[in-house]
Amino acid sequence: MIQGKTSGRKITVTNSSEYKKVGADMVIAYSTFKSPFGTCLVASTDKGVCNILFGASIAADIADLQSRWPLSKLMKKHQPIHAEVEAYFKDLAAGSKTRRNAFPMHLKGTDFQIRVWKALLTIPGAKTSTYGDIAKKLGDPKLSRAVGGAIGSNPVGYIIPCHRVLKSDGGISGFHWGVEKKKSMLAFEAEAK
DNA sequence: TTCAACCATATTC
DNA sequence: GAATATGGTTGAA
Repeated sequence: MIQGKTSGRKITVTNSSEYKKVGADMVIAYSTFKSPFGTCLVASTDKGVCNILFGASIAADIADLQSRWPLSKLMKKHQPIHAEVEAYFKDLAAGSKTRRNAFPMHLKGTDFQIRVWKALLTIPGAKTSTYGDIAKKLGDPKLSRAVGGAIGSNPVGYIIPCHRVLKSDGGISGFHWGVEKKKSMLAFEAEAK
């Protein structure tokens, strides 16, 4: 278990080895709300938020969710913690400087992925980086491709600033939820600061 | 613009 | 275990 910090938010990441077994009997509660980038789906376990998705549609998000937790049961149910997440984005949209308290996060990932995500959290707001940069931070510039893969499986969109990572030439390449979504996130962030 | 390596996973056999 | 496919890449040809 490691911890990363960004803008005062505290994020707890759990190693996948602690998850593999419990994944089978877990119930994941999810609900949706409108984010500055369109519909958003937030899912949580009894420990904390495990996913924040920004798919094209709710149905797509649910499918995505199920594929990430093939052994778990999904349940549409609004939890208090979901409201926390929604409030967080509302504050962002309002340009509020005071961030909400960190809502607990419960992520699963391999050690490598966790290192990548943690590196992402160190990117200053409204700044961008490249896959090569992240790789270098991890100790080996050649890891860029792997970094792409790790970022691609980022469970919590926006919170982990995957959208701030661009191609080495500065261009925006692919994005799990569509390049447009990535652009709007960057635009929103540049404006909200 | 095209292509072939590069790295970590997930999947499948 | 080994082979294969697949990513939000890169750098050289």
